Amino acid sequence: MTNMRSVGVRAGPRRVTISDVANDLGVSKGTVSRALNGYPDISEGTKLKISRAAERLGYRPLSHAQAIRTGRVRSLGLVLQIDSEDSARPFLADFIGGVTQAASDENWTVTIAAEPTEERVRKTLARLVDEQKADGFILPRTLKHDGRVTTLLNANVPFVMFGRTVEDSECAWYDIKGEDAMRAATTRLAALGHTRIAHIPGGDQYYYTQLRIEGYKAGLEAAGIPFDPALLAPEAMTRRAGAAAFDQLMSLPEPPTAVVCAVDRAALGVYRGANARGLRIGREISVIAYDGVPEGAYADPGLTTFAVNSQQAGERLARLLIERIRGADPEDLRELAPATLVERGSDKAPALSSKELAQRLNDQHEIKNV
Amino acid sequence: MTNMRSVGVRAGPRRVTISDVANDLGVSKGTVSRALNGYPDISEGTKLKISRAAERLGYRPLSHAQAIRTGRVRSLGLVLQIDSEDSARPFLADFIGGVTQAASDENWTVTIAAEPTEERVRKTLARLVDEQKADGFILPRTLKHDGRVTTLLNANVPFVMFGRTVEDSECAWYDIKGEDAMRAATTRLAALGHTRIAHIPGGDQYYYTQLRIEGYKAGLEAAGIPFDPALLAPEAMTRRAGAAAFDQLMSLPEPPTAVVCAVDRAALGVYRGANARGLRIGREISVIAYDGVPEGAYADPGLTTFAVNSQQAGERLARLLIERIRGADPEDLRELAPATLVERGSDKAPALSSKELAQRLNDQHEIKNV
DNA sequence: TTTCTTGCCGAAACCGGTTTCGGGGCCGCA
DNA sequence: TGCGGCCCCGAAACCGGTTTCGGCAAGAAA
Repeated sequence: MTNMRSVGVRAGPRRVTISDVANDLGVSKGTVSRALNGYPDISEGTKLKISRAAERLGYRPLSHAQAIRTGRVRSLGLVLQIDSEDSARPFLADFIGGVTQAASDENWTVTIAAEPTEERVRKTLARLVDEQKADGFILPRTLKHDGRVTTLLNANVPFVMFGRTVEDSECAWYDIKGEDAMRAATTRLAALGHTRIAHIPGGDQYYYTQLRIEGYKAGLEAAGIPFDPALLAPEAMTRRAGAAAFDQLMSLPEPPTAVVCAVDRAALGVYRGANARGLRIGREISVIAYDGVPEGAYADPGLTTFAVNSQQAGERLARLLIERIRGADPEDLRELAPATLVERGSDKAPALSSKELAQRLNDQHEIKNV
Repeated sequence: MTNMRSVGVRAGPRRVTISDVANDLGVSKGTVSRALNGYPDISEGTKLKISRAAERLGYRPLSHAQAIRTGRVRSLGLVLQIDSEDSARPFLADFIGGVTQAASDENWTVTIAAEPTEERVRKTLARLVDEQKADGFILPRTLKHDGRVTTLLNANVPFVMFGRTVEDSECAWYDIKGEDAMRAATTRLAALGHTRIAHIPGGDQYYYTQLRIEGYKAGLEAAGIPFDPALLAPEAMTRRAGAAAFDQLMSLPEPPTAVVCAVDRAALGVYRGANARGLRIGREISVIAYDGVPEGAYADPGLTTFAVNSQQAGERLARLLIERIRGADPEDLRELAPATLVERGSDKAPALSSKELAQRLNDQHEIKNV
């Protein structure tokens, strides 16, 4: 079990090659190869002998030596887009941890790259495909219409998307049921007594934005609250945009007393906007969001949110991709996981009704203007 | 699954190989290889012809085909340790961006892995070395005595450390001058009028902790303030520990009016501790820290801190490692970069003297106990 | 002129695997 | 006894590069 050799002394004794194993047993290296790869034309007895000898000698095939013939390098590709406002950054460590963990289990590795723009991501992706640096790719942050998908589909390279998209035939994916979270958030707020519940959606380029809006509407319907288009704020992916969206909502004649945000960062913008108007989160304004960013825990009061398990996502995506590379039908490789509610202090029964809130905002406005 | 085409084998036009280039020009493939790799025994004219033909035909050598003979896969290895309290997480995206960017520039790739424990990091590192998945490694979070270093030194595998360490002969490294930052923080607080300045250091397993303590002491000396061991708090790498360290400082007969923290997270703990005692940051208590975590900007008031440029660090580390792999002397591959001061609101002139502060804390205590 | 370099390149071995092809036993069956 | 078929496995080709070795021609030295 404990083979001293595999613990990395590469400088001294030469690597154990497949020929060493073959010579040790007096068989041909072709036989060793076929035995180790489970070919049916090698007898069980020989397979056993060979695998034991390989173990004993500490033989580990070099993946790049295999790749020269098989075209497979046993590596998963991951090209990240890292821009300054990347909302995915806090999850990155967990996500990478999940991916590499699952890859390690199968003795695969992960080849990673990061680019600042969509354009450069596509170029790097093409380069990695061209140079066969990975056998397949995980595509994070799927867009509604995603150039990467066409690139990989054309090159006939396996991939798995993190997030659904519009046209997903021939696509494998893993996604979180954001729509269910939005729906649950809405009914939860309704149950607390809110009747004016707004939604601040995510970026239009993401498919999930659409899904989450539908979830919000479904929540309203379940609670028997008619949908009011005025309560569907402009999109917000950042704190700043979230604050702006909130401003717009507060200038409504019948302002909402609760806001469901598609992403946590927008919700933190709501905090800021509320703060600026002297409204307290969890009192005059309730908020529920989605993502589970760490800042949400540090906000005051803590942000109630639906958190996604990024590590699990990474792990599942890696496993799906490996299956896909091994030949599974992409249509069979699709998974949905729920987000989990993290209850903190930002969602409470309304301290003011919408009318009272409007009155108070109006008073402030007049004071300001005096 | 029966007549399904294997996904791993790519369809479409065959790759352009070195033989294609050779045949196109009527030379041998050995000549093409030597020409493209800049061997001196190929005439300049031939080199030019060959490199142009390669360009024209779109020839790209497969790194794993090269690796089988050269042993070099043109890949940098990065094994991260990701535990739940990992203070490096917010920087990870920038760091990875820097590393992969620099690698891309040289047409290298980055092989990444993540493990939760030190033990598993070493095992994974050994596996990657053994399987030749990378030509060298970047070691983040260097410890005072680091097992990874011995592993790699023994295996004769190139590496570069992010952070200095005790015994660094034969080691290449890149580091941030945390000691200078601590010194500057201390003199800055002294210039604001503080005379009782405490230090909350980092974990003892890190070499930088020692350096930063020295920087703090140097700052005191420069300001003409004698070092008081009582003001050297217990180590703190987390918010919780930071709050605990602050508690201890506040129970001193002559409590500090300012705190220099080795890491931002500890400083955020100081915020919490001050808050709990009704002390306002930037008034009764001033704080300067180090790291530049995003939460520092969201704290109230914003945390004045010395920020490190993680992207640049990643980029420089990658470049140093590539040079190291190409044979440069590790002793020549050492770089120090400064941290940059981000002025926010947590460092101001003291609102109370140490004595007054002690008095006030004492009053509170008595009220509590009544 | 002869010999010795030197520059330049082709031929072939080589790296560590995989895969094709074919053939030697052994069995069953006529 | 002869023959076909099946089970195993060896031999060798192959993958796409790199590197060694040696030879030819031109120029320099004798």
